[in-house]
Amino acid sequence: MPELPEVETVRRHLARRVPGKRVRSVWTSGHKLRKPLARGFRGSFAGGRFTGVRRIGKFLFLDWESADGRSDRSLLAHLGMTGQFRDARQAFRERPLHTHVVWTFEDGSELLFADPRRFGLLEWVARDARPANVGADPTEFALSGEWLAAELAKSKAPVKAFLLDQRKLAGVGNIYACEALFKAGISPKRRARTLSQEEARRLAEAVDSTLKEAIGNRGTTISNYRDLDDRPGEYGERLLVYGREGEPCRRCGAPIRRIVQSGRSSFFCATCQRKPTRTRARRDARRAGSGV
DNA sequence: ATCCTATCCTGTAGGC
DNA sequence: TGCCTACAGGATAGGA
Repeated sequence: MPELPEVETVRRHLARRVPGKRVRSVWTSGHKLRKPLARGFRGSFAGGRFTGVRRIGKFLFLDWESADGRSDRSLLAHLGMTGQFRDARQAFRERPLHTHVVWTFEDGSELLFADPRRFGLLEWVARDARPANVGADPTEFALSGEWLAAELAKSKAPVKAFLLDQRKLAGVGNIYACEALFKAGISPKRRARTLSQEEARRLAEAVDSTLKEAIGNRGTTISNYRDLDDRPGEYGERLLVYGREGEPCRRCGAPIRRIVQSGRSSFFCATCQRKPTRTRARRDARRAGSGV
């Protein structure tokens, strides 16, 4: 479910509400998430507090200071498809279905992690850890056409699969991959390494602007996603192709098509995102060559 | 090595 | 109404 914009929205809320309050007690459901919670998970929080919340790609890091003042680790959280943090100034009157962890703070407020499908993840990591298989976060560095072109050139996979590969670009998921490809006018079926410099430049710009706009709208709610205030994201109303199979393209009116690539739906406009003709490929090559 | 498929789960929408 | 199938924002162990 949540991609970079949704996770960033959650991060901002957590950062505003959670740090500083000491943990009084922790409850867990006993269910395993993507991995079982570590043994001694509940007790490991006693008397300590969160001090800040960071994000890399779709991973959240809740920085931790233990009761004895040590600050050498963080709680790594991944929301998977349906993971959700919620908080309340007072204890929840009843736990929402599929609640797996509840942190109760000394002031009586609570933070809760729920996840119906249990693809989420909560685990202790070293403070300076960076998850394996997580590449560059496009909000951490200026995503340039040159950098993207160099990375695309190494991949034989379809460009859609490239965008979903967290080892390359961290944070883009199925919605924003589809949206960025549409904005850049590139077919999801194109092999990554066949993109021209000009197309790589357009794609870098499209990824960057799509993520920024989505963050500005607090993400996209397809069904389940809510921020900590239980509000849905508002970017869903602005989606150009994702989830719009059969509906008219907002640019040209042709019906949006859906195909399956590596087990995931890709939505695109076959007119606005057609494979390049030789003529257009030559023109793009000329532009790239002349540095325009 | 790289790419793709199946898998972990529950909920829901749509067809009959 | 109920039963069935397909699909859902993700990551990843294996097989090809």
